[in-house]
Amino acid sequence: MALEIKPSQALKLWRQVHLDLVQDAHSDLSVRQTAILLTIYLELPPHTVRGLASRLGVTKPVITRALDSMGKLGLVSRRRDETDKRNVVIQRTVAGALAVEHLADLVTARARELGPA
Amino acid sequence: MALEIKPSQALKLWRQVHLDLVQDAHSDLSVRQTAILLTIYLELPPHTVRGLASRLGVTKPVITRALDSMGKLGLVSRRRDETDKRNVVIQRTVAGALAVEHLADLVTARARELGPA
DNA sequence: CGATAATGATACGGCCCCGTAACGATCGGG
DNA sequence: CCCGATCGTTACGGGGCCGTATCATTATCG
Repeated sequence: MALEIKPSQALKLWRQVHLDLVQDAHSDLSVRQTAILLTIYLELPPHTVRGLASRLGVTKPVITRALDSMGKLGLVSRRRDETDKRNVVIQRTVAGALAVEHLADLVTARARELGPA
Repeated sequence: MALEIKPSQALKLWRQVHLDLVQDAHSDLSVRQTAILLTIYLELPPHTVRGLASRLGVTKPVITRALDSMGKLGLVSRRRDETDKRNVVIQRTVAGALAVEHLADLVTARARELGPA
């Protein structure tokens, strides 16, 4: 079930998708923001600031600021946890799901174009 | 010859490698810098500032600054073209080759761990 | 030789992100 | 009921990257 990929293929894939990302004006996410976004959309909810911070090995302000900027882009939203009002629950959005899906399409399309070497 | 990868696998791979990159203190390259680095190491030399700029669809100062910062990290080096002293030839370095190889290992290792879904 | 073009670097103002430290709000145990 | 612990946010100073405009150097062509 493992995905077999040669190092040279991995590099070509990584480069090509990064070229796409650089030229795509809409995707302006940093590496950290991308890691946060994908964690929110791939791992089971609920997601909290503290949980994401420890999951990524970064400080809490990093998460707060990333949620701020990604929130402005409509990729995520926040809501107070009513059972424990100290917590903030990070929620997915339609725009965020579309962005993630777009990334998936990009990677799969570029993988499909890879040669054997 | 094409690499078959499902969208869900692509996302898991992308997320896991990004998590690795975030937690690896040494790799602090932006998306643009990564695209530049991989282009230098995967495409045939010679590489020039102008060539990379048009290849990536960015302005020349972006390339100059990226070469400055990556040069400080020892990932690339620059040399004047003696036949046309207006040009600068970007050269690979041992450290840069190791960094690229490290990235390739990262991607291939994470791909190998992917499940079927 | 002189004017023009081309190349890469630099200056500038602006924006975003970082890490540390502190803060207000909320919860929970004694 | 209160005091400490926890949660997320904000303040602060610093640094990096951005795009535009401009610059010095070098090549080219009439």
